[in-house]
Amino acid sequence: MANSSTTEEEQPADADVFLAIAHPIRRRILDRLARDDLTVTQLAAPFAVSRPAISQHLRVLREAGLVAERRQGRERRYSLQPQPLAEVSDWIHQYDHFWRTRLAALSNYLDEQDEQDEQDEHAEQEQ
Amino acid sequence: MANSSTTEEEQPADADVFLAIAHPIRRRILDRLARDDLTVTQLAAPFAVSRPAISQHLRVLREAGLVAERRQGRERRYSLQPQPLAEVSDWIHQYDHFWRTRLAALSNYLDEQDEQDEQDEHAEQEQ
DNA sequence: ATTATACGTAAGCAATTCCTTACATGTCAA
DNA sequence: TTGACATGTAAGGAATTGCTTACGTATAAT
Repeated sequence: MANSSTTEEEQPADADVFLAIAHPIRRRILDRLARDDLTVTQLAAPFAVSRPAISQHLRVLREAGLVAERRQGRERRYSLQPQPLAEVSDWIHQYDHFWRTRLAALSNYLDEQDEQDEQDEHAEQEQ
Repeated sequence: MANSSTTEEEQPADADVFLAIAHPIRRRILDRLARDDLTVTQLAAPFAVSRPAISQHLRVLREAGLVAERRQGRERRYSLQPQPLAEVSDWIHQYDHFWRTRLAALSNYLDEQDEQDEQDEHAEQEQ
């Protein structure tokens, strides 16, 4: 009952961005919208699924706040709304430190292997 | 048929990282593994679901290459394997430019609003 | 040896996802 | 107006997800 937001009724209260980007078709839609604003028919063209399927994917993206639609005559032109991706970006960046630490650890390990292999080399001219 | 990699047969051929991180429990598991290596029982403790449910989540993470397990007596200690997150990181970073462009556009818009509001300010000492 | 602990996995089930086809609505064109 | 686009949505169904309980198998403890 006492759910997420009591104050977000204008904004569609972004429905899980992580879920929205989990589907490869939806990611490809976003990729293409990063280049151009496109209509549904244009968006659907390169995909192997039906046009309504794309409409449904667009709904998921819309509810996640990742795309916006503007009506142009009988067409609806979609544009990328990248802000919600910040949540993913932030989450991923938590691991940057860990990342580097791990690479460093691997590097140290390899260095130690080298030391054990070579044991008394001084000239370090090979890369 | 001619899929991504023809040379990855030792590694479990990472099963969709985007899907693996789409579930909040799995993200929280990764978050905790970024601090400590933990056993399944330790991992399961704070969650509202059963221990087998966590085991199943761990399988998804394992198949995505995001965690590694090492057997320690009757326990299995899991550790974070952040490398596959690079795919997500790379994908997200495609949008960095778009991001900044959009922020810049917003900024310009606000600047123009300011210009219309103030119209003849010269001293630019505030940051 | 027996019992308890730590874990994976199978089976079963409700809910959800993702597709399809069919249809309703709104807009341009003749 | 009539017909051809452009699009959203509803209905239905197969596949998948995410949980549960039950069970099997190691390992540790007694």
